[in-house]
Amino acid sequence: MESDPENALIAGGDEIRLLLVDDHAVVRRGLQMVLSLEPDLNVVGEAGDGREALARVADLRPHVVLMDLLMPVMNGVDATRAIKRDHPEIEVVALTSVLEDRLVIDAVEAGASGYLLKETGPEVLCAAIRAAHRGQVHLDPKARRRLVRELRTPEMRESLTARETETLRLVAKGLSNRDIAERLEVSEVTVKTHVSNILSKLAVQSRTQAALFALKEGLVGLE
Amino acid sequence: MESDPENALIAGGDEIRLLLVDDHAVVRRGLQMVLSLEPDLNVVGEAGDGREALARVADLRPHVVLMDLLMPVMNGVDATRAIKRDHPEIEVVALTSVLEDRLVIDAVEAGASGYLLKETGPEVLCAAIRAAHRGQVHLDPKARRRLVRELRTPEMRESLTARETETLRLVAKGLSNRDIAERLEVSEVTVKTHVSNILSKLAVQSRTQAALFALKEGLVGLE
DNA sequence: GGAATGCTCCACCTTTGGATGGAGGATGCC
DNA sequence: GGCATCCTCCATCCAAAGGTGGAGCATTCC
Repeated sequence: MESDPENALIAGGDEIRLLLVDDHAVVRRGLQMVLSLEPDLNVVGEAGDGREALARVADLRPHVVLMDLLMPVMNGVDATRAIKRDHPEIEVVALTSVLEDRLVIDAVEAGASGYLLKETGPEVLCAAIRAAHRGQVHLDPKARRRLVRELRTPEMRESLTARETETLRLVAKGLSNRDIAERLEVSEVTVKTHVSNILSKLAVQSRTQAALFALKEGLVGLE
Repeated sequence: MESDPENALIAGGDEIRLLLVDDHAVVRRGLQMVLSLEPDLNVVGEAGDGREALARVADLRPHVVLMDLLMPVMNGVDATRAIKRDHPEIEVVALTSVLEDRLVIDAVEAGASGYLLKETGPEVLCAAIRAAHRGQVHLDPKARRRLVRELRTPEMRESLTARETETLRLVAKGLSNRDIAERLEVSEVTVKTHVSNILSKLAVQSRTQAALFALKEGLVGLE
C-alpha cells in the first residue's frame, strides 16, 4: 500500500480535505469511521442538509464534498449546483442509497464528479474520492449504465418490433399481461416474452416505467 | 318454464330476432348452440365485423344484436353507435372476453343496453337478451362496478391522505416499492400498505393504472 | 375520557411480473 | 440454399406486487 507512488506523494502533506453532507448523523458517523482509516483522507467537517453544506464549504474549503442527494431543506443536487457555481475547484461526489435515473442524470448535470451507492465498499469509496480529487469522474457501474442509456438519443434505442409496440401500447393503458394476451389473442407467455424484450430494449425496470416511456414518446395518449 | 307468463306471451309469435356479431366463427357457432335451446330466441343472422353488422341490421331488422367489441375492420363500439343512430329501436348487447374500463364506458356511452363477459353462463346471457328486448339495461356485475366507479366524479373518490399522495407521486415516477421505501424512509411493508390503500381508493387494479391516474389528474408531470 | 383518523409496522398468503434459455415456424433477404 | 429476424410458445425459477387482517401509537375532535 505504501509502495503506491501516488499515495506516498499525497501523504507528504497533500492530504485530501473532505466535507460530509448527509441528513443522517449515523451515516456521517459511519463514513467518519471508514475514512479515518485512510491517512490521506481527512474529514474536516459535516453538514446535515444542503444549506448547511454551502456554509461549511465556504468556511472549510474542502477539496472534495461527499454529498447525499436526498435531504430536507436543500437537496443534494441543488447544493451540488450551488457549490460548483461558487467554487468550481471543489469536487462533489454524490452518495446515495437510491439508484434513480433522474437523480443520476441531475447529479451529473449539476456537476458531480462521482455517483456512489451507499452499499459500495470502503475501497471503492476511497478510490472514488481520490479520483475526484484528481479531477477524474468515477461513477458506480450501475449508475454509469443508467446514464449511458439515458444519453442515447431515442433513435439509438433498439427499436421495437411491430408486435412489441402493440404490446407496449396496451401496457401503457394499464392492462395486465393476461388482458393483453386476450386482446392480442396470443398466450400470456408470449406477452411476457414481449414485455420482457420491451423492458430490456427500453432499458427500464418495470412495466410502469415502460408505460411512462410510451407516454413520453407519444406512443399513446393519456386518454 | 312454460308456466312463466312472460315466456308464454312472447312464445305466441313474438319471438326475439337476434343478430350475432363476432369475428370468430367458433364463438358464433357456440352462441348459436346455446341460443337454439331457447324457443323464444331466434338467431336470424351473423356478421364477422362491424361493417358487415351494419348491412345485416338493415336487411334483417333484428330486435337485439349481440356485439363483440374487439373486431377488425370496424370495432363493436363504433358499430353500436352506428346501429343506435340509424335504428334506435334495436337493442345492442355488448359481449366481450375482456373487462376493460374504457371499453365498458365506451360501449354504454355508444348505446349498448348490456355488457356481458363471454365467460358468463347461458342463463345470464339469455336473461340479458330478454331484458334488453324489454328495454332494460343489464350489465355484468363486474362491468357495473367498473362503470359506477368511473361515473363517480373525481371529488367523490375517497381522498388520499398526505402520505398516500406522496407515495402515489413516486409510483407515478416509476419507482418500485423498495425505492419508495428508501425515499420516504419507511419500511417496504408500509409502502405496500399505502399502495394497497391507494389502489383500493382509486379503484384501479395495478400500480401502473394508479400511475396513469396520477398523470391524468396532474398529480405529477411527465418529466 | 372516548372515538376517529392517520401513520407505521407485521405475518401470511396468492397472484403477477419478469428473467432466462430454449424451440419451431414464417418470412424475407442475400 | 443459407441466414437473420420476428412471432409464437414453453418450462422453470425468483422477485415483486398486492390482499387480508391485524396491531400500536399519536393526533384531533367531541
